[in-house]
Amino acid sequence: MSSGEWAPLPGMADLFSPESELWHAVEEGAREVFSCYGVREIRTPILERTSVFARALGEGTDVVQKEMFSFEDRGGRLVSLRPEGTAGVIRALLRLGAAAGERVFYMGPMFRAERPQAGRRRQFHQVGVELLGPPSPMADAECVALMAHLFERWGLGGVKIRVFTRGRSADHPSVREGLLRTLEPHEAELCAECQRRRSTHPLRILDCKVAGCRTVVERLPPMTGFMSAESRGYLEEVSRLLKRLGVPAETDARLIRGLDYYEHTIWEATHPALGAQDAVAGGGRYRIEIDGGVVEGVGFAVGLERVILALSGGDAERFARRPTVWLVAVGDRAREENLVWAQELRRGGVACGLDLAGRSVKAQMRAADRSRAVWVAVRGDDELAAAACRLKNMATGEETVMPVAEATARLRAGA
RNA sequence: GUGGAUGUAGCUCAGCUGGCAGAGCGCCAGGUUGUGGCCCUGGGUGUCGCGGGUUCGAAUCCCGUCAUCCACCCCA
Repeated sequence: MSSGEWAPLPGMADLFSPESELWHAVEEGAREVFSCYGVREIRTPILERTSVFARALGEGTDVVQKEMFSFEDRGGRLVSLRPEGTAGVIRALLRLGAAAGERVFYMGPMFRAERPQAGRRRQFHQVGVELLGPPSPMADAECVALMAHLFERWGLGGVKIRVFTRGRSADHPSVREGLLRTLEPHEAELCAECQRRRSTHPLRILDCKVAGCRTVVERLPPMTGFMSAESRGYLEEVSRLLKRLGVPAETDARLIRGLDYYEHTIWEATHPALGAQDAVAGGGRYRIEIDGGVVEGVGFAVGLERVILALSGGDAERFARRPTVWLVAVGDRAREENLVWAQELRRGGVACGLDLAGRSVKAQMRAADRSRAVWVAVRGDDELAAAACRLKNMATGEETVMPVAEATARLRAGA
């Protein structure tokens, strides 16, 4: 039943096998890739002072204004569940005295009070990377390449990577003014939503899905025209390096990011199998000021729900861990002996299953088959008397009687 | 926050204009006195999401409510 007070809260999900195995595989794959890049794990609190996010992401952003789970804690502090990973990580690194050159990743749940939808939960999970250091096209290119490497490691094909720039911080006002100025003659052609956006988030007009707005946007001069030569050169350098690194990224002048802390390089990865929420990852270079300190770096976050959605389309079954052997007992005495044997096998690292309910041999065999165990070991009074077992290969049906000690050794050896 | 759709068995769903609550899959048992997959047989009381209303009678019609899904918005 999907309703009632025992169901999870809206936008929150219970996760169980085989999906949990798929999650584990994805997380392990990421750890493997990170270790190759010298990126170390950092774990920060899920609950932070609201000001940490407000300051880092921008007071006026939608995430801060209407999407955070915020409340007053018992000490009267205004706190929020983290809506993204960067702010808390930067806060922690600042306090730990981390310097430029620090490379970290984080993994875990994030919370946003939005209406649930395909690929969007209220509790969702991200794995993200932060590479600290001052603006550097090489660092940015390495970071995008690292993200691309992750998709490769996960076997997620068809990812489209788009790169652009917000320009250095000093360029932001002139970009905004330039955009509004060139937009003026086309004001009437914009949708109602974009009319409103002109005064709130003008850059978002570039990203509008309405056909009329898109044709207006296509005739607009590139935003790089309102940036300094330095900013334009930076983007060109990043694109050149990405090409050399073999990362299939295309520059897209319509690309925008929603958080205020970005400057220079920004990017996004999308996947066609995802529906309306098709961004699997997003990132960029940032400059964050908290509590008098300034942190510069480049990073990205990947939405794990979306990766898994794009990855499997329901085929999580193949990631389920299967037992190496299933112990079948004929009679109560063998059942107890099997319990003892199973403990020995498991302590030796052999994944082992058995049925303790005292069901028929046939039922036990069916359970073994369903578990997709590679081997089945059958023991009854005859085998117990001889300290033996019948080891059966479930794929071939071949069955051999052998001493228990030998079976144990063979199972531990992995065959 | 806005809009659209949907809630019936463990799962996927059928149930036409109100008249005994169903199918497939799964699961359990047997056919095989100690052996899985294929086949055959048997096994179904499920708050028809919840609460009201209309009616002789409601899974079906009406109202409310909760939940889920999808889209907008925003973002991963």
